Amino acid sequence: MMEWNKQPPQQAAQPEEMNGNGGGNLNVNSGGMFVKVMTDEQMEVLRKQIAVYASICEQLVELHKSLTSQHDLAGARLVNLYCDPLVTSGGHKITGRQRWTPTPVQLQILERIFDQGNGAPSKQKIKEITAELCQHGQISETNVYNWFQNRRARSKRKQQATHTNNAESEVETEVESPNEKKTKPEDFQPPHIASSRAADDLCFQNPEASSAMHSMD
Amino acid sequence: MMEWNKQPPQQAAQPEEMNGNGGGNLNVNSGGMFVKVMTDEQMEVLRKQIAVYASICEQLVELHKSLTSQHDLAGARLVNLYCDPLVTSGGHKITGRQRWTPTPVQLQILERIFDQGNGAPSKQKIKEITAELCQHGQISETNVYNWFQNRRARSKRKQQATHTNNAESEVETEVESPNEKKTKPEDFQPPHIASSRAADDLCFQNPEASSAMHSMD
DNA sequence: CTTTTATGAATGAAGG
DNA sequence: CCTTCATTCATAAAAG
Repeated sequence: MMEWNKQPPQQAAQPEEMNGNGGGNLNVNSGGMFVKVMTDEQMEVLRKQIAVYASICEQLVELHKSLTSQHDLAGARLVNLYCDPLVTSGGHKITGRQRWTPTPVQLQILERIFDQGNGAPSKQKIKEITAELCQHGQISETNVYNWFQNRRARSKRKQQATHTNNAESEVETEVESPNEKKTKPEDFQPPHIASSRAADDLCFQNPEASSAMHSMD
Repeated sequence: MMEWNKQPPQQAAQPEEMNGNGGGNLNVNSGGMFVKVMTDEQMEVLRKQIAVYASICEQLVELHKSLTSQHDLAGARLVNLYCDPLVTSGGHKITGRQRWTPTPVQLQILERIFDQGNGAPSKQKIKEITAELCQHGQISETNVYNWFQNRRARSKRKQQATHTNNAESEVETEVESPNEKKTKPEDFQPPHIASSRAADDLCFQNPEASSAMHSMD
């Protein structure tokens, strides 16, 4: 339970050192102080790379499910029915939950669909989506409908809030105290999950995935 | 939305120290300007995507645990290799997340407003409140909104828990708010909404694997 | 330092 | 669509 963000609050960080974003480009915006070290384009690339990795893992999951259910030809998808409702993967919470919670895989699929722009969740479309998600856990059309409803609303609100806060930049313009420990060294771990050894050690190594992860640093 | 990441050491914060850090991860370049290394939005996107990947890996761990359980030690060995400091159970908490902490002054003001009855702070009202609180420390409208949201919910729950012991006595119900606990008896679940969490597709429910994964943080 | 508690934030679902 | 509520999660703060 080490909390890397529990770093001593008043530690004067050396500003320049923390550019842990290797390869990130610094775009100096003439109008403001803020510059993105990572461009949207790079973000997109990253997103796709992660997606590739996740996708590969998902396929492996499916594969293994098949392998482990040899004695039960019912197939992989029935496995989740054996889940003890009183136990979760988190190992905590023993009370039954009454509201649907998307599984990571379901979430990913939903996000992907959402990103595809088709903001129109037609009745028919929802049926299709529900059918697909059903392969990864129990779900109903209502769940899917609500999810898109909420997703849209919150995406909108978020965008709004982001723009609203631009005025705040002025405050930072006059950096009152450079020694202000606003940035703790380990405040943010660059997402180099690439170093995760999980896949490699399990011989899940996949050239495509590896290269994708490696290029993320 | 999430532009309040950095809150100077709460309590004793002096206005001068409260540099209105918009959030995200800031650095100070040579010129003394703060620059954003990654926007909050980008961080959030990454956080979620990595979470998906992490969860799938967790599933794989459990799968392998079950696959190799017959060979005992093999499973134990693998478990230790999965520790990724950036990922924990449930696929959440990829990176440290800062959260707003009201200063004593802000809290006092909020409490006062709350006690004045007006249970539903309109959007306009929130703006006003935020503006006022801003003079006592960094804060956003969302913070205020959430605060009232939580305050209401918890105030309600508290009185609800009061009748825990006096299961029969109605005398105790000292309803201070008109809309008392309206526990709606929504017993029916549409088709079949089962409690499910990350990796429920696999549900091998291997305590060892789970705990092992959770030891990552 | 570890464990517990308090509470800010995220989100599925309901209402309008 | 938008707002509101209930519940849950994660973490800062407090307790041990």
